[in-house]
This record gives sequence, structure tokens and C-alpha cells, in this order.
Amino acid sequence: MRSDTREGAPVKAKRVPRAQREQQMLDAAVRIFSRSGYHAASMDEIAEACDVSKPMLYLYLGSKEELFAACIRREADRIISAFASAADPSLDPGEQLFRGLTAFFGFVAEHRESWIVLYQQARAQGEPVVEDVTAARHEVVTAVTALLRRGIREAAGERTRADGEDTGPDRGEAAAMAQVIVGAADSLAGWVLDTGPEPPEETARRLMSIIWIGLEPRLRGARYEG
Amino acid sequence: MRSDTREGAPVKAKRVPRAQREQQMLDAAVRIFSRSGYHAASMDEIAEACDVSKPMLYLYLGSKEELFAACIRREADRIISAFASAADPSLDPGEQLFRGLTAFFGFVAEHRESWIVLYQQARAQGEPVVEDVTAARHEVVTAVTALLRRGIREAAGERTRADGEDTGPDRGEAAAMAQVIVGAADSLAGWVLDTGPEPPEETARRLMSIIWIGLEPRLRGARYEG
Amino acid sequence: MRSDTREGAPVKAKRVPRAQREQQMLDAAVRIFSRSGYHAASMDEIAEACDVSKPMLYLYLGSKEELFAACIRREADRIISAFASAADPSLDPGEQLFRGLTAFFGFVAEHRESWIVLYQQARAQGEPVVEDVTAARHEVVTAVTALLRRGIREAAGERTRADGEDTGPDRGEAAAMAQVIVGAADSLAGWVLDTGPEPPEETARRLMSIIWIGLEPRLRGARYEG
Amino acid sequence: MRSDTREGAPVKAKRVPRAQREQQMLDAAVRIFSRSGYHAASMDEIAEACDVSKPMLYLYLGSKEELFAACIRREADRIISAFASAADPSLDPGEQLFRGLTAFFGFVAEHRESWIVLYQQARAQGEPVVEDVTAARHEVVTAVTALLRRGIREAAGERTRADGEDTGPDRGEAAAMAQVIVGAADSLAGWVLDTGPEPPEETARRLMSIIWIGLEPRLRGARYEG
DNA sequence: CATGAATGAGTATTCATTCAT
DNA sequence: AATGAATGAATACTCATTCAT
Repeated sequence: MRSDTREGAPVKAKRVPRAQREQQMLDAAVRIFSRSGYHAASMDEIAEACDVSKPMLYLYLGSKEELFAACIRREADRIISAFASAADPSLDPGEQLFRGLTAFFGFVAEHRESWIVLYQQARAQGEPVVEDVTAARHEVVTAVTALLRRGIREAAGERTRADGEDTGPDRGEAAAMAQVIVGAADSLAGWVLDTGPEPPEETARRLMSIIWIGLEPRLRGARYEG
Repeated sequence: MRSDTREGAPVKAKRVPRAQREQQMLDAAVRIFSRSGYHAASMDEIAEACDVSKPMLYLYLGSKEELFAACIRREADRIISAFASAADPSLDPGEQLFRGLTAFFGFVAEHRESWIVLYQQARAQGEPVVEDVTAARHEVVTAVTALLRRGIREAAGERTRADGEDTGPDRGEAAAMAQVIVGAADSLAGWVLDTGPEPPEETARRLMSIIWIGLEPRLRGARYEG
Repeated sequence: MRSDTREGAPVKAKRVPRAQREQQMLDAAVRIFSRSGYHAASMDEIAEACDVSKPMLYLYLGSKEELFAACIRREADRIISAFASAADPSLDPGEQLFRGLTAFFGFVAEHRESWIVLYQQARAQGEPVVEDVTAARHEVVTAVTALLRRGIREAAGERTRADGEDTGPDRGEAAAMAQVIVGAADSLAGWVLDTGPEPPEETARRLMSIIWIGLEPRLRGARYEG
Repeated sequence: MRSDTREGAPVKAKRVPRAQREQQMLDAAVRIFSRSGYHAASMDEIAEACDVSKPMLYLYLGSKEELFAACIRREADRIISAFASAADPSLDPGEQLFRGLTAFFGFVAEHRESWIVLYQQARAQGEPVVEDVTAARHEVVTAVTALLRRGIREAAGERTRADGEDTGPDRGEAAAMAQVIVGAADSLAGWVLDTGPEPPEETARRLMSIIWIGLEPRLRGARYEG
């Protein structure tokens, strides 16, 4: 045991193994990126924030762009698994969506930085970074789309096709719906962050109240007719 | 006819009156900002794009930040008036929303750059610029909120208050709904831009099909109950 | 006439037109590059040496590599025209070579930096720069080769071809000879720079004494036979 | 047989004795230096190329500069001994030179990297390294000079001094001649490397054909007289 | 009204070098 | 004998902004 356990000068945590350091770096980077945006964030700032010299940052993460991409990746994985692990596939689609959204709003409340970096920062960057982000967003949308498609199929099974006409949603529309849900959830998440906290279930219920009540009939073939 | 007609070199359009020049500058700026993001866009780039020297840019618009703010302002005004002028207040809220959304999707399809700058770029910027943007975005949301509040009041009038309990949306929820609509519209607008064009009415109907079918009962007090 | 002609604080020569500034920059760059080598030379250093800020340097010359290439180009042109304008084509090849070499050694003595940058620095750099240099060097060698080929043709005219065998130099060998001359001249130029000055004619005569005395018979077909 | 034979991973050759490791390091260093030049070469690169950690590199060779010096030393020794061991002092100077040059061209063909580092890289470096190099290069030139001086003495012995005037080469000129030879040989070596291989004797003969035919009379007092 | 010339203050990135193990 | 972890100090390059004309 070290003799200076009783705490003297701020002991610099040194000789940290690589895997751990990389996580520290990503933590700091997500924080800074979410605060100032990709371009405004400086590598100096990030390096200082994780108490490491810039060369280490570059040695481990390669470049600013790669660092940003790594952040995106990590946060996207987190968010997707939060959503996915909440949506028990044995439940019906509406219930799954509700639980998924609850998990999502819970995650965003707790990791607002992750969310900001992933959705707001990410979409605003020009050419180089945009693709990593689009890809990540796409995964989220895909997860939701899958959910909806199952709902559509089930609803279609129940639908009468006596007249041979099926006014229910097609493949493309499921995608559009997913976009609506994700966009709405994003926007609502931002609103909650701004207006003050509320339990994630509450936020999820808000969204479901608007979306699902319309979505469910839509899955059965109803349309808005001006 | 100009006296120097005999000179064959590409005559630079000179001596343009201020008001016009400013518009040219804003046009270029919106284009560049939307393409590369606020930080990545350079004043050199913008100056070149509107064929004006940088000193003129600064003389007329003050600074990069002010220039960005001016862009935001102009585009926000455009979009709000597009939305507002479509929503004839004599119609019922659903119809208004439908027409407003149609106008909105039409505008975004034609001026995608305006929308990108206003909605995506704007949210991503750090401290200095954020306020201008939040304000502008707020105006859009406010317009929608106003619409919804009217719908709520009307619906409330029809609602029976026998039991004294009103499960209909309160003031805050109207704002949440507006967020949902704007977020969903944004997301859908992006999707349409990516997937290929379709008539704005069609996109608006998509959104209404999902949102309004649920929104309308919600206005009357229905809730999603898990 | 300006009123402060009597010299006060070191008046910064400002507002210099572009063409002139570019020359100043090249002057400084050649000086620094020749002194420290391509990599060791820093743009800061060069900027300071020509009393201009770095942004100007980059605005006008593009990048370190382009700047170096521009130096190479300018100095190569100078040296080639010095050599070429001295070698009056109406004279016989030996005399031309002598005059060309005299001009060359004179040039090198006066512009040692040009020479160093062109020959010594240039050859030592890795991939990116090497080609500009090789090209420049090639031009010099080509000029000499042309000279020699004329000599060869003339000598061949005088040669007896009774036995049908021509042991005189072929095309390839003229190139080899040119390499020898240029290499020797280069080396000798370096030696003169190190050992102290002597009139260029003297150096040229040294080289001719060694080279031409052997070259001339060689042009006529003589060979060293071990 | 090693006891850990059962382990299939590529076993890093460890515990190599110092002397051998140093040679491996020098091998790698010469390769890298010749490829990229002194400054552009990085210690990381070199360390990786000889599969050793940087601390070892520093422990054994001291610093980048010392490492470069060590390269220069080793390669200079190699080349000088190649030249020297070929030039049997019992032969006459012309023959010695021919054999020396043959050995030289042979060496360069086989160890082009050694030569590049020694001759081209070396001359281009600024202050710190230059001296090591100049010294090494000087040794090569000295070896040639010695040869020539013997030739001069012998020739002088044969020369008539009836008129008391000796137009033969003095000490300084022997050095100049050596420079010419070395420079020409270098240039020719480069040419051969570029144009495709030929037997070293052939290249040596080329050079002798040009140089010696003139050099030999020059040793006897002949001069080029314009 | 209009601009070519000019810069102070950054930013990402790299390198030679050294501990602590 | 050997190395993963770590850094101080440079370096190329860019940008928002301002004079002098």
C-alpha cells in the first residue's frame, strides 16, 4: 500500500492501461462534443478534460474525426441496446413501442450528452462525419421499423379483404412512420431536457397518446382524409 | 446601353444597391452554411460565393455570427409565413394543420437549404449562436402550439364535465404536442429529401394519418393506457 | 517624397503588390531551404525572413511543398538559361561546353543558395518533392546531352568507316557522358564553395582539362581498355 | 528445442544479443533514412521496422542523430573498404582506379541504400549532422586523392624539367580531380540505377573512357587551353 | 461603392524522447 | 533484456477580421 494514501497533492492517475484510458477519452470527448459541437471542440480541450496529453489521444484514437466517429458508435450502441433490451418481442407491438420509448427517454434523461452528440451535433456536420451518423441513426430507425412491420402484418391478418383493396400501410410507409416516431421522440426528448425532468414513462405515454392512438387504426388501414 | 460595351471581358456586375447585395449575401451564406455547417463554413468561401470582397461582407453584415443570425431570421420568417398564410383561421384546426403542413413540406422541398440551416445546423451550435436559433425555432413551435390550443379549447367546449375531471391536455401538453409535430415533420421532411420527391400534400397526409387520428381524440381527452 | 525620409523606426515596407511579394518570398525560401534543408526549414522561419505573416505565404504560394517546388522551378530556370545563353551554338562543342561551364560555375559562385537548393537539398527529399527536382535536373542534363550529340555527329562525320566498325559513342553513351559532366561539375562546384573562391574560368578549365581531353578522343571512338 | 513449442502464436525472436540487435537496427535505419531522408524518417518507423521498442533503440544507439551518424560510419567503412581492397597498390594508378571504380559500382548496385544515405542524404542535412557526413565523404575522396597523388608523382618523375616550369597538377588539383571522379561516379551510379543494370566493369569502363584518357595526360602536365 | 493586402490567434497533428514496470 | 504508457515542444496550415487605397 502506498504511504501517501492520506491524499497529498492531486495525484495524477498514471500508467492506466489502454482499454481503460480509451473509455476515459471517449467520456471526455462526448462531453465536450455535446457541449460545443464538433468543430468548436478542440483536441486540446478534450485532452485536458481527460487529463491526458494530446499525443496519447492521437495514439489511441487516431484523429479528431475518428474520435468523433468512435463517440457516435459507442453512444449509438448504448442507445440501441437500451431500446432493444426493453422491447420484449413476446409482447404486442404497441406495448413494445411503449417500453422501448420509456427506455429511450430514460436513457436520454440520464445521458443527455450521449443523446446530444448523437442526434443534434451529428446531423449538423458537413460531409466527412455525416455518414457515420446517418448510419447510426439508420440503425435506430430500422429497429423501430421492424417493430411496425410486425404490427402491420398482424393487423393485416385481421383485416377483411373482401373488396380486394388494402388501404393499409405498405413497406415504404412503415419507414415513414418510423421516421415520424424517431423524429417525434427526438424532439420530445429535447423538449423534456429543456423544460425540466419528468419520469420517462410519462414522456413515453405523452408520445404514445399522440402517436399510437393514430398509428394503431392506421395499421388497420384508416387514413386521414383532409 | 452601357458606354463600355466595346470591352469584351466578363463585366463584373458592379454598383449593386445595398439592399440587393445583402440579399445576395444571405443567399450565398444560407447555401454554404447548410452545406458545411456554421463552423466549417468560412467567410472566404461565402464572400467568393456571392462574388463580393470580404470587406463588403463585413461592412454589410457585421460578423460571421451576425451573418448567421441574419440567415436564421430571414429563413425563419419565410417558413413561418409560409405556414401561417396557409392556415386560414376560419377553418377547423385539423384542416388548418393539414394545410400548414402541406405548405411546410412544399417549402422544405423547394428551399431545403433554408430548412437545414434553420433546423439542423441551428440546433447544433454552441453557446454564441444558439439563442438566435432557439428563438426562431420557438416561433415555429409557437405557431403550431397556438393552433393546437384553439383545438383544445374547442374540444373542451364540447366535452362533458359531468364528473368534474378533465383528462384533456393542459397548457404544457399543447407545447409537447407541438414539439412532436414539428419534430415529426422535420424528420419526415428529411426522409422525403433522401428517398425522393413526392407531392407535399401526400407527405402532409402521411403525417396527419399518424398524428391527427391520434391527436384529435387526445384533444377530446383520450389517453394511451399502456 | 515622404517626410520621414531621414529614417525613424524600421519602416515596415507595406502594401507590396503581389508579384513583387512573391519574389521576396521565394528569395527568403531559397535562402532558408538551402541553409537547413526542406524538412528542417519551418514556414515560420521563412515567413519571418521575408517579413510577412504566414497567411500571406500560404495565400500566395499554397503550401510548403508548393513553395519548395516554386523555388526549384525558379532556380532551375535561372541556371539553365545561364548555361544556355553562354553556349553560342555557332561555336564548336568543346568551346560551347567550356563557356557553358564557365557560366555555370560563375552562377553557382554568385548564387550558391540557388545551387544548393537545386542540387543537394532537392535530391535528398523523399517521395513528394523528388519529382519536381528530378525533372529540373533532367533539363540540365538534357541541355548537355544535346551538346554532346552534336559533337558526336560531327566527329562521326570525320571518322573513317573503312572497317565498318564504329566504336564511337552511341545515343545511350551520350547520356552517360552528360551525367558524368553534370555530376563532376556539381561536385566541383561544391568543392569550390568549400575551399574558397576562384575565377569561374579557372574551375571550368580544371574540369575541361580532365573531361574534355578524354572526351574529345572518346567522341572520335577511343576507349579505355583496362 | 524451446520448451514453449506448444504455443502456436508467432514467437517474437527475443533475447537477441546486443551486437546483433545493433546491426538489425542499423539495417532498418539505413533503409528508412535512404527512403525518406533524415528528417522525414521517424524513430517510430525505424523501431517498428526492426521490430524493437523505441526504448531499446535509444538505449543502444543514443539518439536520432547518433543513430544517423552510426549509419553513415558503417556504410562509409563498407564502401571505403570495398574500394580500397580492390585497388591493389602494386598495380599502376590507372588500373587501380579502374578496379576501385568497378568495386564501387558493384557495391552501389548491390547496396543502393547505403550509397544514398551516404552521399545524397548526407549532404543535404543542416548543421547538426553535416559534419559526420562531410568527414565520411572526405575519407572516400581522400582514398581517391591518394591514388592520384601517386600517379602525379610517378608522372612527374618522368616529366622533363628542362624549362624549370611544371604545369602538372599541384596538391590542390589532385583534390579537385578526386572531386570530379567521385562526383562523376556518383552521378553515373545514379544513372545506372535509373536506366537499368549493367555489369559494374562496363560502368567503370565508361567512366574511365571519359576521365582517364584525359586524366592521364593531365597528370603529365597537359591542359585544356580553351 | 469596392477591394487587394495583411495578420493575430488559433487548430490538428507529429516527433524525439523518457519513465515505470 | 525489454516495453507499454506518457509527454513537451514543434509544425503546417486556416480563419475571422481589418487597413490602406
